[in-house]
Amino acid sequence: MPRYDRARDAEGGRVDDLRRRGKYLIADLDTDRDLILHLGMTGILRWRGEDGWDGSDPYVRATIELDDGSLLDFRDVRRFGTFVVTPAGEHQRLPTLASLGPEPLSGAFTREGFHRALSSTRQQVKPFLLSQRPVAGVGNIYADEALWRARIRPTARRIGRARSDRLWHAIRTVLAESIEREGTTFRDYQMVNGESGRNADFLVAYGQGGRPCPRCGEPMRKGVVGGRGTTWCARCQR
DNA sequence: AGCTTGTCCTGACTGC
DNA sequence: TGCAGTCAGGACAAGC
Repeated sequence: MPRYDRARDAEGGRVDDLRRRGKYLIADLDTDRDLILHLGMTGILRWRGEDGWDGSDPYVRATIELDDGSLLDFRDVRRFGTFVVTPAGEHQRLPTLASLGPEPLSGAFTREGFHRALSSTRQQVKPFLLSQRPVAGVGNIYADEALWRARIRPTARRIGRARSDRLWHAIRTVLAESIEREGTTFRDYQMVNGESGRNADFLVAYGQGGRPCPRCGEPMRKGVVGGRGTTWCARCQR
């Protein structure tokens, strides 16, 4: 489905309910439609408040009016985000949403279920994480961080129970810590008020190629796994 | 059917 | 200095 498919169908709709699943925001509109929003890489939601942002920017793709009359802009420089409207209840037409794994910080994400998911594929573990099927919300940054923490090589294809449990725990820790720091601003991400998240200063794997591994001192290796830039420690990630 | 590869998009960066 | 070439990646479609 095209990333801005039928976006204008959202016009005039009022949001009855708003929820998040993984990296997606899903709004139920009172016009019997669902609005699906995904920030992609360079997308941000920016509120026109008192911080100087006035929405005059060539990359604003959509603007949402809030109950108090203030405006919220969806800014997406590279158009890697998603802003689609589907008939009510049919947002599962987006393939990744249809097969989205459990929320990582909820009780639905269990060690047992995660190990079952990892055992059900022959894919390399990192691309499998990025598919969003074993767990929702893990992107390139958090995949590298969690695999480093769990001491698992991103190219591993068979993950035993002990290693699976380590990865389960690492994913939850890495995400919870980043949320606590209001996200990772590596380059583009901003909060609605334009501020940066503070988690980038704590990254030990992503973007740290060539720097010594904080655990064993070996220079972190940079390569490509599953078509994505990947950084890992070749000595202590097995 | 499952896995891998290519595509989209554009600002920032690199090298000659 | 200017300009071409390269890189970054979330989701998805195409191809094996």
